[in-house]
Amino acid sequence: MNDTKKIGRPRNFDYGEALVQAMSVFWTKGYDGASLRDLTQAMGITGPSLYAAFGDKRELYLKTIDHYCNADACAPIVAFEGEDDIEKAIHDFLAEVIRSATEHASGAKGCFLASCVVTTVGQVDGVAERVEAAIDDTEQRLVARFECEIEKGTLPPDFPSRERAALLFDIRQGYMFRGRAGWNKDRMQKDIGARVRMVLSH
Amino acid sequence: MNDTKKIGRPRNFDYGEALVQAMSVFWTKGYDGASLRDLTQAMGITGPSLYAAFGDKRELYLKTIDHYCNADACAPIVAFEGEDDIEKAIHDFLAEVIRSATEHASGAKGCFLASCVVTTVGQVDGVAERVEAAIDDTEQRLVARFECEIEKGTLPPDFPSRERAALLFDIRQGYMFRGRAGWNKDRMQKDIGARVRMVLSH
DNA sequence: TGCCTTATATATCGAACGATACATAAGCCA
DNA sequence: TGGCTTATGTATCGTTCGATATATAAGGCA
Repeated sequence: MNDTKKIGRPRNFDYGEALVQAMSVFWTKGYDGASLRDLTQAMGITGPSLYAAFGDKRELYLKTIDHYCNADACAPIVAFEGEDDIEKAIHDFLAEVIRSATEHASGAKGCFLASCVVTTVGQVDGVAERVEAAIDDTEQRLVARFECEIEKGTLPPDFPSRERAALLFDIRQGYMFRGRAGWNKDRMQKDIGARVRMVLSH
Repeated sequence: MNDTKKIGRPRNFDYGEALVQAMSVFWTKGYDGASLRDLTQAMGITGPSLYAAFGDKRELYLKTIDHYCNADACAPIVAFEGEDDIEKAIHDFLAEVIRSATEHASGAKGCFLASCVVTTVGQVDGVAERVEAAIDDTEQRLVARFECEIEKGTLPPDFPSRERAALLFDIRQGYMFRGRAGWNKDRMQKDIGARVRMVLSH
């Protein structure tokens, strides 16, 4: 969009990359726990550069949230939408949930929104609206996937899409919690089969 | 136990009450967000009194966690165990989950462990073990309740107790998340019926 | 080449942080 | 009552917090 502007000295860091690093710090340490030193160090820039490019700490935080929401960074949903066979799609969704709940890319575990951002709803202005919108968007995408299967005839017309979308959502929350608490992959993966069956049962 | 000790000047504050107030502050503001000023003010004591009675901030935090776990402070589980009829018990469990997810006693919403403490697992030593133990304890209590129904004959012998206990656990997590994000009671309560049926279906 | 704009680097600001030193007060026990 | 122990109140410690003032460097444009 405005990547053609060229007035003034150019930055010598990548805006998006710095934002991702900032998100990783917030994800790992939380909003209050992430100090400006932590942030500038991880982003590879100095304090004044941070303030010039992103505003203050809170604005930077909101920008990381928006980036997470817009970048399709939620792997489970991407997996769910990317697989044609609905049963496999649910399986992949759950597998991806468990993976992201246990693996820690750069120390960050779970879902940025569900595990980290949500705790700052009452504390940081601007967070509440974003989280609520993200939940609605997530559930809507899950519902849409089921509705699509109904149209294809793979699922019966009376399949309770909304109810099962909510179920997927809840299961994700449960695994995120368990993952944060230290449960390992194997312990969670054992239940995948039964859970797929539950989601599709009628 | 040692409430009969009488050497030295007695405190002029209630230990347990102060602990509850501290928990409320952590619950609302998070570990890092809760300053010593917030804590001492809510507890009604001065800094030195806090340090003498509870140790430093981290030890106080761990004590609030232990208190929460030992005091049967998780209302949904208490409700689930207190109702004889299993269908009603599940209904009450869900209703209580929704209530605690939306109402805010002294500003604290959701589950202290699931919504607040869990975010400090990698940050504060001693938290991880406690959260993992709490999850195991919760699931075990849910399972035990189902097993009890099987023995009574109310549920079939092949009822998947563990699977459904995990489901209740996950649903709780989902509602806690939604509540934190600002969903209101009514929006959640509509689904209770369907969810009870899902938990008991076979 | 100067001029304007924007980014960088250094140094540091006042405020709030977690945590204590010190002197005093309150109850038990000899 | 005098000594012991523990809690309280005041005042303040050194550190780190988030955030900036200032001066310099880098590029586009005239």
